[in-house]
Amino acid sequence: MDLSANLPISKYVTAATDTKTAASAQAKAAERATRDPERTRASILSAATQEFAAKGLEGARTDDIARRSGANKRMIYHYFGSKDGLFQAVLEDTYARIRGSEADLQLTSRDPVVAMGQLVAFSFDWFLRHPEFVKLLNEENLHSAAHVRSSNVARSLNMPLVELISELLERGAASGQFRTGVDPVQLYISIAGISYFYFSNRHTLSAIFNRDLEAPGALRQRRQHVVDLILGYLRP
Amino acid sequence: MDLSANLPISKYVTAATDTKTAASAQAKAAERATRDPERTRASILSAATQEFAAKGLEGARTDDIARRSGANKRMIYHYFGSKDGLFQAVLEDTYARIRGSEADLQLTSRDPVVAMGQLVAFSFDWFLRHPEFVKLLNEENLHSAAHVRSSNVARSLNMPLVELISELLERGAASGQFRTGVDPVQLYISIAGISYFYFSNRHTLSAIFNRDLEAPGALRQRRQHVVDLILGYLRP
DNA sequence: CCTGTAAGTAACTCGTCAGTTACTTCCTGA
DNA sequence: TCAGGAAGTAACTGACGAGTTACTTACAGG
Repeated sequence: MDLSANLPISKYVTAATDTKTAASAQAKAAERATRDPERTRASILSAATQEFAAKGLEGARTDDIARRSGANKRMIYHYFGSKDGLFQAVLEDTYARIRGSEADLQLTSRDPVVAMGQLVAFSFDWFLRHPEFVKLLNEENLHSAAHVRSSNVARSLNMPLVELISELLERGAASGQFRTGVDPVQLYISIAGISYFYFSNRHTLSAIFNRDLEAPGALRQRRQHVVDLILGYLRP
Repeated sequence: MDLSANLPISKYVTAATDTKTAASAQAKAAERATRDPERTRASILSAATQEFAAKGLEGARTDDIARRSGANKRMIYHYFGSKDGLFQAVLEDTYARIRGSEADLQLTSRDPVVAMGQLVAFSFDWFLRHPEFVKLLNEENLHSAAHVRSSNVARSLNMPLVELISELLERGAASGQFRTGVDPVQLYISIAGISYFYFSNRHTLSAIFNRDLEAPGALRQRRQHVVDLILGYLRP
């Protein structure tokens, strides 16, 4: 009697099926990853980041996220509980990636003026290269930061940039290169704001001024302006 | 036979029903306004502005808007065609109201430095007093300015503030009070950005810094900072 | 004064979408 | 070696919400 007639045929059969068990299992895992919670979770998160950034919290569709990630919709609920839970996870993951990329900021000079200029330009470039972050943050603020508020991960990110700004302000003031009495938090908000606003509102600004804010020339000009603005203000 | 049993009872009967026709019609119009296209349109627009500002384009519900306005949902489609059409009308109406309120900006001095300080403070106060504008603009940018783009009304609003900034920059540079070579559009974007960002992102900023950005003291401090920042930069 | 059109109403339709169910397949550790 | 739980699938459900229909009521011009 041929029992194989009663056995469901695996959807994951590969060319390696006939080889030795251990080797084939390993090969399969490496190549197709039949069961890989880490990978599934990560691919859902990645798909969700794109969908939420593109269409917002209510605009994004769980079916689309599932399809895009290659996983099943059930898995979203398995790993993240709800659509809101998924959105929160996306925010946390994105915040965590910022933290990582802050290592990218290597101030090449001890001089406070040069270093501050690099910091301002870095922050401009950062928003330029991470449009999805700008969108997600906008979306979150439209929802009164409900997800960030209930997230320990996101709240714990206390912006090391503020520390850095604070230190530069002190050194610059001591050396007579910067004015005194500048609140680092206010300055941080201004540095972020002049770049963030340019990107977050680029569509309406483009429509009003009838120029393409994303053209290379426009970007170069804006980058120069934000650096000049902050350094000009900081002169004693 | 009593025919009144077959006649639908008017929902608009008032205490004045028994008085003379002409007089009662006038009284009714004044008091209850049975048929008033202008008023209906306006009340839908007003309700929609609040709902869209509070919940965003997809978050807002046409049923809620209808209920809130006192009109019927059918009337939304009668006057505005679609939910998107209504959103566009809300944007146009809001832009139009800005234009009107720009008359509020009465620069009390001919001195470019003083006048520029007033302009920056005015722009801060304006965002502070019109949170619904900040929300609607955010929402619109999240949708790539699709509604503004297809609206002649909104596009025509070419920001007279830029003209004003331009004029102040010229006078200030001529008198030696301002630096030269400042692009008025860049400066306009920066002036708007440092205030707008503070309000649009106040929820996440509050969560991160654990302070209430809307407390009177915080607002006063921020207002002072944005003025100092711009005037500090503009020094020659 | 009466008729055509605009203003207004309530109840519906019909697609969509978050979340669930009922099931199968795989893997681990006792 | 097998039991039980975790990973995964597909089809379903039930609510909700944008837009429509079929109707009634008001009013202005001939």
